Amino acid sequence: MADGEPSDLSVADPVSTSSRVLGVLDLFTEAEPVWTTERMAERLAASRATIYRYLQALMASGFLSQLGGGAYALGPRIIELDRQMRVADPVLRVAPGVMAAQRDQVAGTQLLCRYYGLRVFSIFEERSDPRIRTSFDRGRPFSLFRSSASRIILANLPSKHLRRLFLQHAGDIAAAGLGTRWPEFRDLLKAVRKRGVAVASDIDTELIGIAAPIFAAPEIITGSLVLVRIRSEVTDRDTEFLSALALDSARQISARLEDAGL
Amino acid sequence: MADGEPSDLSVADPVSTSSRVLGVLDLFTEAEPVWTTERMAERLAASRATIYRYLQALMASGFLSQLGGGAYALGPRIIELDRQMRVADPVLRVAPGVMAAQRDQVAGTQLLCRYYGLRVFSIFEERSDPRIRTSFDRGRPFSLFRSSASRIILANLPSKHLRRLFLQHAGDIAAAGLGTRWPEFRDLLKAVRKRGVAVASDIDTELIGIAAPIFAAPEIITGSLVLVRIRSEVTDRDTEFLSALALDSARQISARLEDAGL
DNA sequence: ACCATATTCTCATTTAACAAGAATACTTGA
DNA sequence: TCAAGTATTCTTGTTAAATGAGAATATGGT
Repeated sequence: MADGEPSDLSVADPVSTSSRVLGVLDLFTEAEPVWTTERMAERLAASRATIYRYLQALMASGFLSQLGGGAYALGPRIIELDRQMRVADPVLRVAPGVMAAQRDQVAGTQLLCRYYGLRVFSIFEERSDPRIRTSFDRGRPFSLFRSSASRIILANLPSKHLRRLFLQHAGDIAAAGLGTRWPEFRDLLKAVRKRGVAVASDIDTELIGIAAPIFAAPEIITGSLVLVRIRSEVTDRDTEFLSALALDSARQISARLEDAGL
Repeated sequence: MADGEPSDLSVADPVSTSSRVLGVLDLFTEAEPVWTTERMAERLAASRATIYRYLQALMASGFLSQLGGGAYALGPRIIELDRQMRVADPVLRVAPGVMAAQRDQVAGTQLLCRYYGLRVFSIFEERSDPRIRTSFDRGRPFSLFRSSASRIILANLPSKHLRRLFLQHAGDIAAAGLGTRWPEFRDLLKAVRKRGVAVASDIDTELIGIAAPIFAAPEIITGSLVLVRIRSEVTDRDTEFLSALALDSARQISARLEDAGL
C-alpha cells in the first residue's frame, strides 16, 4: 500500500499578497498541524508584523484558529465550507447519482476524483466490494503524475499547460515513468487521451483503477471517475467492460455538469 | 473630530486586499453556489481585471473551480483541508475520545461546536439516542446570538470583544432576547459565565441543549460541548447532572488542548 | 510587582493593486 | 474557412496598500 506523495506538492512561486496569505494554509500539514508566529515568519521569510497582518485576515474568516502561546491551527471555516460543497457543489450534486446507478455493474469501489495544482484526490467514494481498501481516502492528496485518476486528467489538460508542467517537473515526470523528453511525454498522454480511459495499479499494486475524464465544460477537465477492482480478479474482458462503463458514466456526469454550468 | 462627516458611522474596518480575496468565498452559498465573473465584479464593486486577479489566486490554491461560461464554484481544496482537519486538528484529536467516554451517561446527542465571526456550528457529533435529530448538521452555521452552544461562547468572550459586538449588532442581540442595553447584555452573560453552562431550547424547541465552554488556552474560548436530550424527558435533576457532566468533560478537553498547544 | 512573551501600533519606504482599455485567446455559427 | 462574440490576459500610469523596524502595549506567570 501506498505512499504516493512526493516531498513537495506545492505549485510554483506565489507572488501576489493574496497568494502569500492563502499560502499560509499550506504550512498546516499532517506532520505539522500547529504553527507559531515565529516559525511562520521564519518559513515565509516575512517580518512578525506581516505575519500578524496575515493572521488577522485568516482568523477573521475562520480559516485559522488560535491555540495560545502564539500557536495557530486550521480553523472551523473549513468545515463550514465542506458542508457548503456537500450540499451545493455542482459535481457533488451530479456524480453520486450516476455512480449509485452503476454500483452493481462495477462490483468494486468507485472514486470521484478532482485535482488542483499538482495534487489529485478523491472527493467522494461509492463502495460495493468491502474487501477493497484504496489509499484514496477522501481528501488525501497524491501526485498528479501517479495513479489512473491523475493520468486521465493529465491526458486531457491543454497542451500549453502540459508543456509548462513538463518544463517545471521533468524529474517527477520521469520518475513516474511518463517519459524523459517532451515528445515522449506528449505522445504518451495523447495516446491515453485517444483511448479515453487510463488504467493503472501504481498506488495500490494489488488493485486496478480504470479512470475516465470528467469535464466541467468542453475542454475543461475538472476531475475523473475511477472504477477500482482487485487486480487479480479482473480479466481483459472485464477491463474492457469497465472502461466502457467508466467512459459512459463520466460522459453522463460531464453532460449534466455542462447543463448545470448555466 | 466631531462633525457631520459619516466617517465615524462606518463600523466596518478598512479591508485589506487579502480579506477581500477571502471574502470572495463568502459569495458561494447554498442558494447561489455558482458565480460568474460579471456578477462577482458587480457584487464586489470591482473591475473585471481585479476579479480575474482574485480568481487567479483562488484557482491556483484550489479554493475555486471553473465551470465554463465564465462561471465558478468552490473548489476541491476545501475537501483536502477538511481531511487535514479530521486527521490533525488538535480539537478533533482530543474531543471525540472524551465524548465517547461519556456516551452512555449522556444518553442523547453530543455536539462539538466551534465559532468564528458571528457563526456557530457543530464540527463533530456523537449520538446515542437515534430519536434525536438536531438542526446542527456538521458545518451548518447558526447565529452567534442563538442556541446554548452560542450563549456559552458569548459568555466567555473578552468583554472588549463583547462590547464591540453589542455596538454593531444591538438589533440582533435584542431580537435574540439577550438584552436591549449594554449593562443588561453584559450582566446576563456574566451570570451565564458564572454558572459555567448555558441551557437553551431555542433552535429545536422540542430538544434541550446544555453547553459548556472549551478553551484553547486560558481565556481563549474556542468552542463548546453541547449535550442534547429530548426536553420533555429531562427533569431538573437530569439537567443538573448533565450540566456537571458537560462542564467536567469540557474542562478535560480544554486541559488536553492546552497541553497539545505546546 | 516584576519579567518574558505575544500582539498591536507608528511611520517612512517600497511594492503591489487598481481601472480602463487594448490585445489575445477561445467559441460558435455561418 | 472566416467572422463575430465572449472570456481572459496584458498594458499603462496612478493610487493605495503592504512592508519592516522598532516602539508601545497588552498579557501571563512567578
